[in-house]
Amino acid sequence: MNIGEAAKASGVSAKMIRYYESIGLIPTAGRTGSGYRVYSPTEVQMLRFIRRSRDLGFPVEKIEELLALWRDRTRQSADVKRLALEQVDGLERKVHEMQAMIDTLRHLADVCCGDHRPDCPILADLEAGQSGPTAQRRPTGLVQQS
Amino acid sequence: MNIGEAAKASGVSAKMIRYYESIGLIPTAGRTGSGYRVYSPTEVQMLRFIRRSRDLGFPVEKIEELLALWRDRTRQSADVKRLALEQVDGLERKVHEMQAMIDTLRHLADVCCGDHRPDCPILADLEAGQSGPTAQRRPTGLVQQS
DNA sequence: CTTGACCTTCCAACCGTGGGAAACCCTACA
DNA sequence: TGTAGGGTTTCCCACGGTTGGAAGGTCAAG
Repeated sequence: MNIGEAAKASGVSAKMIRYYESIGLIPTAGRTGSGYRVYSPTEVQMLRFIRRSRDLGFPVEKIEELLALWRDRTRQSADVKRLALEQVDGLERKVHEMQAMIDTLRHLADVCCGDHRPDCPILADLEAGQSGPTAQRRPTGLVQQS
Repeated sequence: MNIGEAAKASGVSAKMIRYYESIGLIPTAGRTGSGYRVYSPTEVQMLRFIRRSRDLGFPVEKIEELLALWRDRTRQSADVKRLALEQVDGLERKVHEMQAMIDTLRHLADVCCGDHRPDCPILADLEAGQSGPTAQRRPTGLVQQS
C-alpha cells in the first residue's frame, strides 16, 4: 500500500501523512527499493485514529498522548477519559468566548437600523473601544479566523 | 506619542502595530528625526478600533473593510450591519462545529467508566474511525487549537 | 558618561494545511 | 522499446496572527 492508497483509506492526505511522519507523530514508514513509502493495514488504522482525533479537535500534541495510550495495553481508561474531558473543557471555553462575541455583535446589529444613512452604532462601539455588555476581558487568542 | 505609548493607550502591542503597518492595514506612521514612529490621538483611536474588532473575532481582512466604512462619511449603515451579521454567521458555524465535537466527546466520556482497567470506549471509537452520533461530515478546518 | 529603557530592522517560530516545482518511478499501451 | 500519464520523492513557500529574539541606535535621568 503506497501513500496515496493509505491516504484514501485513512482520510488523511498524503501531504499530512508525510508531515506527521516528519514531526514524529507516526513512526518512519517502510520503503520500497525505489524509495516509495509503504503502509500496512495497522498503520492505516493508526492514520484513521489520528484523523478521527483531529475531527474531534484534538491538537497533535494530545493525539500523541492518545496514541501512546492506544498502544499501551496496560493503560487505565481513566487517563483516556481525562484527556477527553480536558478537550471538552478547552472546546467549551472557546465556545463561550465565541458566544460572547456573537451576543455582542447581535446586540450591536439589532440596534443598527441598517439603512442608507451613515449613522451606525456598530462603528460607534468599535470606535469607543470599550468592551460591550458581553465582551471578553482579555483576548485569549483562542479563537482563530478561517 | 511613540509606539510604546500608542501600544499602551490602544491595547495593541508594539509588535502588532508594526505588523499592521507592514501589511497596509494602517497607514505608514510619521517618524521623528531619529526614526522613531510617531502617533497622533487619531491614529491611536484607529488602533483601538482595530483592537476592538479583533476582540470580536473579525479577521484582519474584514477589519480593512470596517476601517474603510469607518472613514467613509457617506457610508450606509446597512453595509456595516451586513459585515457584522456575516461575522455572526461565521462564528455560529464554528460554534456549532465545536458543539458537535463536545457532544461526541461528552457521550464517549459518559460511557467510559474511567477506572484502572484498559477497556475504553473512547479509544474504541477513535480506532473505529467512524463518525459518532453528533460528528461532522467533513473537517472544515475552522477550529484551531490553542 | 554611563546605565537602563526604549526604539529600529530582520529573521524565526508557532499550528496544521495546501500549493507547487523538479526530479524520479511505475504501468499501460502502441 | 518508447512514451505518455499518473503516481511518488524532496524541497521550499504561503496562510493567519502573534510572539520571541538578536543586533544595533536613541533617549532621558543620574
